[in-house]
Order: sequence, then C-alpha cells, then structure tokens
Amino acid sequence: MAHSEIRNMEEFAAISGISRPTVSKYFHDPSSVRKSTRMRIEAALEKYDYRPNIYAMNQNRKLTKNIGIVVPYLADPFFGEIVRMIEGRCIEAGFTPSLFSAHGDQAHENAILDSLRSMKPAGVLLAPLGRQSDKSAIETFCKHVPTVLFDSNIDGMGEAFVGSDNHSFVSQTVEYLSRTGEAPCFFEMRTPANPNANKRRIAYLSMMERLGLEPHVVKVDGTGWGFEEIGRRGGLKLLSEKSLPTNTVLCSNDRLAIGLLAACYESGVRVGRGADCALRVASHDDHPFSRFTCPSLTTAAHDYSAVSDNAVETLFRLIESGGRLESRTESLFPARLIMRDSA
Amino acid sequence: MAHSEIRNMEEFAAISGISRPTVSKYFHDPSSVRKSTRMRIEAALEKYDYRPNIYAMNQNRKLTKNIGIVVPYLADPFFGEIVRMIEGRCIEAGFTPSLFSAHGDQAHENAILDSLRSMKPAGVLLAPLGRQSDKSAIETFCKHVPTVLFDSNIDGMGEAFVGSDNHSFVSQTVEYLSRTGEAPCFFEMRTPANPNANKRRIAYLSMMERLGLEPHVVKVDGTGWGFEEIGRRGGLKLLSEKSLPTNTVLCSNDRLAIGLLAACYESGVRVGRGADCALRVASHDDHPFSRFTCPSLTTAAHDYSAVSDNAVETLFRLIESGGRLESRTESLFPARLIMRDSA
DNA sequence: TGATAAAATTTACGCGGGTAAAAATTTTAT
DNA sequence: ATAAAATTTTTACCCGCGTAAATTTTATCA
Repeated sequence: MAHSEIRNMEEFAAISGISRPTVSKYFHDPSSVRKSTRMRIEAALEKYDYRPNIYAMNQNRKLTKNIGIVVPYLADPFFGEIVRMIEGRCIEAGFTPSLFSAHGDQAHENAILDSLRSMKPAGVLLAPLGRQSDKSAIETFCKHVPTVLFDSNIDGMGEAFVGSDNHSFVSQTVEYLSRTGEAPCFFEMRTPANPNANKRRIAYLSMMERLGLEPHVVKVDGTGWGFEEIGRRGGLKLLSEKSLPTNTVLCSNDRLAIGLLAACYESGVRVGRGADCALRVASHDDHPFSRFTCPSLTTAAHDYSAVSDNAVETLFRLIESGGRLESRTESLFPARLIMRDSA
Repeated sequence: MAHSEIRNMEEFAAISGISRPTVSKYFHDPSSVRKSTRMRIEAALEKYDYRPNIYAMNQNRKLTKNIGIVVPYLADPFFGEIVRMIEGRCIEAGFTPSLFSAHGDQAHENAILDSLRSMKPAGVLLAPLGRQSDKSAIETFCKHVPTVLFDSNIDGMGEAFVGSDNHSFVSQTVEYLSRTGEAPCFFEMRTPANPNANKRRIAYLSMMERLGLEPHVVKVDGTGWGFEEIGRRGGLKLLSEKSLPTNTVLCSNDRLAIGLLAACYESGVRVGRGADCALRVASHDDHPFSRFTCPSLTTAAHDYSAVSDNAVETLFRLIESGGRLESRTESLFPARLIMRDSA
C-alpha cells in the first residue's frame, strides 16, 4: 500500500514481473491480456499504488478517452441535473468527462472550445449558449472535434442534435389549459437567449390556430441569463398595468414562470385553478425548483434521462464510427405534462 | 488561417523563424521573450493556428498550470455561483480550472480525488461533501496535492480553510428576529450533511442564551441533498400537527426554507411580517432563488465574492510557497442581513 | 565605440509511455 | 504429441515538448 516508490511503467512492469508493453496493453484494455497475467498485474496494483501518467498516455494517442461536456449556464440547476446524468454514463463507459460552463458569456464559450480542442477529446457534448453563441467558432470547432449538440440546436452544426420536442411541450400545455379554462397567452422574453424559445412560440401560435383560438404573445424586456428577475419585473409591470390579455399565462420556460409567480405574489394576485384565483400560470421544463414554487408549477417536463442517455449514446456511436455520421440526425423527445397547483 | 499543417513546435518554430526553445519559453510566459520576437511569434500564430500539445507540455512539468475545483453538489445554484467566480479568478491568473461535482456521492468524491491526483494540478479548491466525505481519502489527497478547503470545513485537512462565519450569520438573524417579534425556533435536518449546519445550531443556542431567550430546535427527517423536499415534508408535518413552538422559524439554510415556504403555502399559512401573517420565516445563505420565493426570503447572505477571492488568493499563496503553508489558517467572512418579506 | 548585460540559438538529453516487428513462449485444437 | 493460434517478451524507435549548458547574437549604456 505504502510502497509508492514506483515512478513509471517500466518500474511497475519489473515489479509485477510482466513486460512493459504488456502492462501498457493492460491499461488500455484489461481484457486484452490473458487472465493469468491480468491477475498478476492487478495483484501488483494492490501492493503499489501506481497509475500511469495521463499526460504521457495522451500525448501520442490521437484520440484520448476524454469527453468534453459544455453547458451554457451552470448556475441553472436544470443543467446541473443533466450534467449529473451525462457524467454518470460517460464514466460507466470508461471515459473521463470534463465539465465546462460558459456562464452565459460568448467569449467564455469560445475560450472553452479553444482549450477543449487542445485536449483532443474523443468527443464533446455541447449545449451551446444559443443566440449568443459565436456560430463560426462553433462551426470550426465541430469540424475538428466529434461533437453532439444537445438541449439547444444550431442548424447544421455538430454531427447530431439531441433535445426535447418543443412542439410536444407546448401542444400539451396549450391543450390542457384551453380545455380546462380560458386559453393561455404566451409569456416570453423579447429577445430570448435560447432557440427553444422561438420554437415554443411558433408551436404556441400553430396550436392556437389549430384550436381556432386567438393567440396572444406577451413579450417582456430584459437580457442575459437572469430569467427569474426578468419574469418578475415583466410580471410586475403587466399586473400593475392590468395589461394581461387573458387570465391564463403560459410561460416559455419555468425560470420565467418562477419570476412571474413571485410578481403575482407581491402584487397580491392569487394564482391557481381554484375559484378564488385570478390567474393560472403554466410553463415548460420541469425545472428542479418548479415543485417548490407557490403555488407549485404546472409544467411540461423534459425527459431528462432519455435526453441524457440518447445524447451520450449518439456520441458513442459517433466516436466509434470515427467522428463522422452518415447524416446529421435530430432526436427530439416528447414532454410529459406535470399537473400541479398553478394551473 | 487554414495552413494547419503544423504538427509540432519544431515546425512552428521553423516557420516563425525562431528557435524552438525560445518558442517554448514564449508559451510559458509571453513576456519572457523580447518584444520583437514576441511579435514575430504572434504573427505566425495568426497565420497558422498552432497550439502546443498540452499533454506533452504537462508531462515533464512537476507542477502543471491546472487548478482543480471540486464541489459537492452542482445542481445547487449556490455552488454554480461560487464556481463561476472562482473559475474567473483562476483564468485571470493564467491557470486552467477543471471542475468536478461529487453529485452528493462519497464514491464519486473519492473517484474525483483519485483522477485529480493523476492530473498533478498546481492546486485544488475543495468544497467537500462534509459528513458524507471519506475523511481518510481526503486526508491522503491533501498530503499529495496542495489543497484549500472552502465552504465546508473538515478539521485539520487541507492547508487552509476559507468560508463563512456561521456565528455571524446566525447572530444577525436571531438578533433581528427577536428584536422585531417573537424569538425564532431553529429549523434543521436531523442529520445534516454539512458541518455548517452544526455550527449554525450551536450559534443559535448560544445566541439565544445570551439574549436570555428559550431556544427551540426543530429537527426534520430526511437524508440526501434534496433539501427543499425535506423542508417541505417536515413543514407539512409540523403545520398539520400545529407543533411549531413559535410563530417565527429560522431555517438552517435557504434550501430548507424554500421547502418550508412551499409547505406553508400549501397549508394556507400566510408567511411574512404583516398583521395578517401567521408565521415569520428567515434563513441563511442568500441562495440565488431566495429572492423569488413567495414571500421573498429574509436571509443572511454569504459574501460570495469575498469567499471566492480569498479562497483563490490563499491557493495562489499556497502554490507559490511550494505547497505548504506555515500554519493552517481558517478565514471566515461575515454575513450581511438581507431583509425581504418573509420576516 | 567598446564593454557588459540580456536574450536567443545550438545542441543534446530526458520524460513516460505508444507501438511496431520479430522472436520466444504459452495455450488451444487436432 | 504436434501443429496452429494466441500471447508475451525483446528490442527499438517515436511522440512533442521541457530544460540545461555552452555559444552566439543582440541590446544597452557608459
């Protein structure tokens, strides 16, 4: 245990009585050596805590065992949750995940892509900033590194996209809301950071049209990634002006809804589907906090694990096929309506 | 731009008309070479997008330019926020941060420490799981890698600890609450994951004693990192049993408070300091979401940036002094009371 | 202008391990 | 038991860069 005098693979091989090339083979794939030798190596491994120098290992390999995971904003627990699942899958498969957050900043995202390139990862799972992303930087990056986009799609970039089906989200919430009460207006940021927001608005409009209902899109001002505050300020303004077109509000995403609910509470507007309630609020994402809002938030939930699993599996397929896929696929997973108290 | 035929530093040096050792020096510190040569290198750098192989670079360096950042639970936006600040400081100082989350799991934390060791980082900023941590694993790790603990202290481990002064948090909230109304009971988990929780309870007890008030500690059941749900369940139970000893509740942390507020709302208990309110709730941390609860949460705020700055600076000092500090210091930063609507 | 300091170049070796080729060994099949 | 197949060992060279020492070039300044 404490004999950590082993400095390199040469010494370790000598001590375990195996040749260095065979030991090297073992570390790349333990099942590639005969069982008897494997056991001798593992016995030595228990006595001396040697581990190969990862830098020396990766130096020559054109393809490392690293996988890069990039998310736009880690202070959003939604991404925390996704990251947890993705990391788990990568580790199971014998890869080493490296996690990065752009923290909502384009320059930071570019810097991440830059340092990621020099890591020569086997592949990258990238949830881009979206509208704020430097498209050309991402395009260049994807040319050099096998990349699967997730959560937020950018047309044509990466070898595949895995995310949620925005139409499924919106159609379920709109259908539910309009069936059980007044049809909803759509509450969103004027300049949304994320392309999903646009898809959701479009889905809202088409869904309302199909149902023969008049659509109302309410846009609130604000930029950046502080969605809750943007939702809150927008909500306060709308409520004080009494300019909401309907008594039912469908928010583009849960974080806006959290802000809106705060505004309602502050303004003394009771939210829910009870007779004593003035407003219904629903939303999309099933953000980890949406069950703790007051009232708890009716929302359409991502299939977190399906998206994570599929993204990782797609990346593995991509890696196995040498970094290129026959065609760019887009996998979209449907939502599940979560009925809580807010609508 | 597109001449990426450069395979190594040798070739790049040839093309830029500079010798390889000088180019090598440049990459380690651009200001260490004469301005004229620096400009020649940078000119070549623009034409040919060469970047040194980081693995080859780090192979010989006993000390890399990497800094490990480990947090216990990344789905908690509190850590997302801290990480953002810490990463920024590291990058400014020319280091490359690597981010890891234990996702609330001991085995995962150990695995992170393990792979971190083989990365030979210049230093590590570690926010341990706390009670769930494998102490001996952390101790061994700290012996091999210059480590500064933050957020959650473990006695004697790491070369320094940087965090918040729990006594400052609790004394301010207790003082405020008892001055403006009924003295608070203390609401916490029966088996808290984090050592700060114990310190806060002790601070509560001593503060109440000093004020000559009778303390009440209310413990709720539940394990793991889903604090909100634990707070909510505990709250529902206490409210239905009407067994809260006071009309003022001081939660150990904001995430529990978020759950408690949800329970109050569900139970129809109005929270706040108005005449129509049955309960006051306050807490500690100034969690990013605490301003969006209903009502917004009165809390004691971490000095996020002071903690981050100090942790990073301490680590830099540690690195500069070769991995050992004269004595283990503990830097604690006071809280700032944030008065909102819940108490 | 010459002396001195500062910086760059040459030369050469090392790091820790990947990996190919040929020889030797072990295992498996016949 | 023997041939064929599968592993392992030997040997040897490579990767891309760090870095030390000695030498040459360039800059600085009296």
